[in-house]
Amino acid sequence: MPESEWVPPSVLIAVDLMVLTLRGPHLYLLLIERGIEPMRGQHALPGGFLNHDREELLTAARRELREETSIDLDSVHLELLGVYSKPDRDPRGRVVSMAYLAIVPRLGDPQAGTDAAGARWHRVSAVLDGSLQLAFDHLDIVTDGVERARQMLETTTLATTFCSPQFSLSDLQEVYEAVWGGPVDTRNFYRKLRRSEGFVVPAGPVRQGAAGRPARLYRAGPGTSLYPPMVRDSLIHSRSEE
Amino acid sequence: MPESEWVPPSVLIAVDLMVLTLRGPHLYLLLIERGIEPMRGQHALPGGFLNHDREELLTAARRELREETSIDLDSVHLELLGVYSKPDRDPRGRVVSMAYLAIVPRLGDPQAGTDAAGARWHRVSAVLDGSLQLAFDHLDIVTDGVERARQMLETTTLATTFCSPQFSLSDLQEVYEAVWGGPVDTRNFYRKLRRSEGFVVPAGPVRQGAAGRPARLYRAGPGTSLYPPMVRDSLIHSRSEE
DNA sequence: GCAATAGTGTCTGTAAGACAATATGTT
DNA sequence: AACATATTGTCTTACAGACACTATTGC
Repeated sequence: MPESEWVPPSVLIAVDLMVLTLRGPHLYLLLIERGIEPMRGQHALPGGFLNHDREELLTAARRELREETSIDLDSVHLELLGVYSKPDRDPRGRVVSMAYLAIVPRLGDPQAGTDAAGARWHRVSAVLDGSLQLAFDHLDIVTDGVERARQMLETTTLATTFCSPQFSLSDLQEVYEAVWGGPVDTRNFYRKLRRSEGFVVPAGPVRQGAAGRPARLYRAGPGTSLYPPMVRDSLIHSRSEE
Repeated sequence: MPESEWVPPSVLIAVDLMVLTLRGPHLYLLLIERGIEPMRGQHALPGGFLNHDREELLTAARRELREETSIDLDSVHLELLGVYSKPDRDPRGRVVSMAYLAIVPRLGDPQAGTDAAGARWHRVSAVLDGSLQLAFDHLDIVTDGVERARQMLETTTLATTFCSPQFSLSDLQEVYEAVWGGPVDTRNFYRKLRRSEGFVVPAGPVRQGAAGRPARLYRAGPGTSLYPPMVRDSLIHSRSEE
């Protein structure tokens, strides 16, 4: 430890975003195709460096997303997912990245921006099963993000964030099934919703222009936490060891 | 956005540690008295900057703790608590700090190190109620850390980390009461432990040299997660709104 | 025997898990 | 009438919440 001349090393701070949404019955995430080196042409999470040394991390995250994908998350909650900091994770030097998780309702297609040759929705399953490879350590981030989303659906009312302002209970059930990756019993699910104060509140009387019996519509309620939590039906909690 | 000449701003990376332990029936945390500017003389969490630009964050955290308090956490789990990054949080410039939570068994007193005029255990309650003020935004970190510890006691077998290798069930109950800040019903607590596979396993037959009936001793079991979770007795889950 | 701490059993209410039939629209 | 989707009820089981007494040691 040098005494007088040592200065802390300088490190680059990055923000990366994992933006999740639902398309049909499947979970999708937003990826760009990198337009600049390194890893040009590879798929990656949207993100980038701080602009200046007084920029807030959340501001930078929203700015990068806007620049790269033309998506505006100003009113969307960003949740800190983790810090990714392995010394060799980026060839440009030491880069410490804060990953944020965002969840958005069903949206239109994003548009490619300055630093991205392309920005598109991809199926999460394609990333997780390795058929779509990501740059850097972004697979780690995606893995963590999916697990986080699953947990949050258990204990918070986050699921409504996947839905349009007005939604039916089937829509909401579909969210759970997509994120959890398995079927949910409708009757138990409805009962749970009825007993969960503040999860959903009835909205405009009814109806959908589709086939079958029209569905009652709801809006997201004022509640944020779910107690008791929503439980994944026959989930394997057996492993009490790691 | 300048095109060719712009370089990302350089930022200092810090690590801070919140080390929790139990002393008697109370929750304590480790604080140093700052030996250097800024905020010399004030109480703060142990921590510091990365040493060089290839140092792992966890390595840096353990190194700083060793330097400042002579406590060795090599075998202790460090849990990322959060990222603290407000632009004005440190007068030396832009400092982004990763806070880690560590939990240690009842220990002896730490010793002051190079950068710390003193390192001592302080009651968490004194920090939370404002009677002990901390430097920087370390109060935020402590607040988050306590809440995190409370949650982790609900869903993981973390509580055993507060105990010596061999402990009685009363010892464990005392951990819950200290962290949760209220009484726990002994009978329900014992029942819960019996039904939780892998939480604790019986150790050396028995006994304690103290008064009263000798206690059976246990060791931490192989389990890490608790399902169903341990619930704080009459906790206010009523607020389903924020 | 008294003090001190360790350990246990029962009743009740809430909610999860499993399971199938009915209601209300459209074509 | 046939189809498609929405909605609801019962029985059983697991577990939390409340609550008080017995057991084992040292003195």
